[in-house]
Amino acid sequence: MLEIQGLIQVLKAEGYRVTQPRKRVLEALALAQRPVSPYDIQKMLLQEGSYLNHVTIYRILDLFCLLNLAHRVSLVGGFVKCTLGAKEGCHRFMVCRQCGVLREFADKALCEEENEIAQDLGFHTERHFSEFSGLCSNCQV
Amino acid sequence: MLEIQGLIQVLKAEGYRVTQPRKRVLEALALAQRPVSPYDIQKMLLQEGSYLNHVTIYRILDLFCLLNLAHRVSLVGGFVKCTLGAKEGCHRFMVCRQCGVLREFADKALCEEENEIAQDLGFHTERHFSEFSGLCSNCQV
DNA sequence: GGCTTAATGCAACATTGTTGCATTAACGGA
DNA sequence: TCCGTTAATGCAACAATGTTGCATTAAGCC
Repeated sequence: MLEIQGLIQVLKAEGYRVTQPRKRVLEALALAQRPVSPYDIQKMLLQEGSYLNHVTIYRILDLFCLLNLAHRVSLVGGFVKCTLGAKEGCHRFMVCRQCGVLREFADKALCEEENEIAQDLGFHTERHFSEFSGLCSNCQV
Repeated sequence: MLEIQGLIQVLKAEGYRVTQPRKRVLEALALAQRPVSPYDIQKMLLQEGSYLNHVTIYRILDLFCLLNLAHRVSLVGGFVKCTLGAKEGCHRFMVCRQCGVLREFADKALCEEENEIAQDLGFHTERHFSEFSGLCSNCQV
């Protein structure tokens, strides 16, 4: 499991413990490949015979978001495993409204442009957050 | 109340009734000027002595979003009264993380650029959704 | 003013999210 | 490899978000 190797490294590097629940939640996210809710994760794991308290799942997801191991996707609701490196800075999502598949990407030019627009409105931008929804290549028919 | 005049026109034009609860929710949104949750709205109205069931508030907010009278802001959670015309197409938000003030804007050039990027990923974009958070001119000190 | 029916209220429920405290298990050192 | 420390999890209890079906009310027509 390459996924788990990465998890172990990130957690250890930041001084967090590598626990069973954390490994299981990451596996569930990796398996889903599209946004899943905390409740979805709980059900997925239950089917495999392992119970996690919902409080635990929320805390793990909070930690994962903090460590850039996962992202919250607002447009559809739910969390996805991060596929980009932490250093990329801004993270954007393209979600298919039909099949739910998600692609993550980063675009520096877009970031700069957005900063300028915000500046014109008197704002100093810290976080960019953008999601597009539409149809993926498979669902366009 | 100019707000209410606009509401009456939009609702009548689309064949919806102009009811007390709908007028009250719009007034609350207009008064807030920043994202407020359905629960916030219920409490605001309660302070003015009028009770609305939470189900009613959810249904009214759904309708307002459909009619472009309000928007859901994901970054901070909550709803805001729409300040742009429905014809503007894509709507974007800039929220101040300090005071919560919100500015809505549209940028056609940005939309086109985003469409191109999505195209390169094989996606056909339908909805653009972008929110920036940072500091407004007042809070930058 | 009365009729029709859209809109609201209510009951009941599922999901999301938070806090405090008891219990468990990760992991570093003996 | 056991043992102690303490981070992490589980549990209880709660608040907020959100949905559905059905009874009741009131908006807007005549």
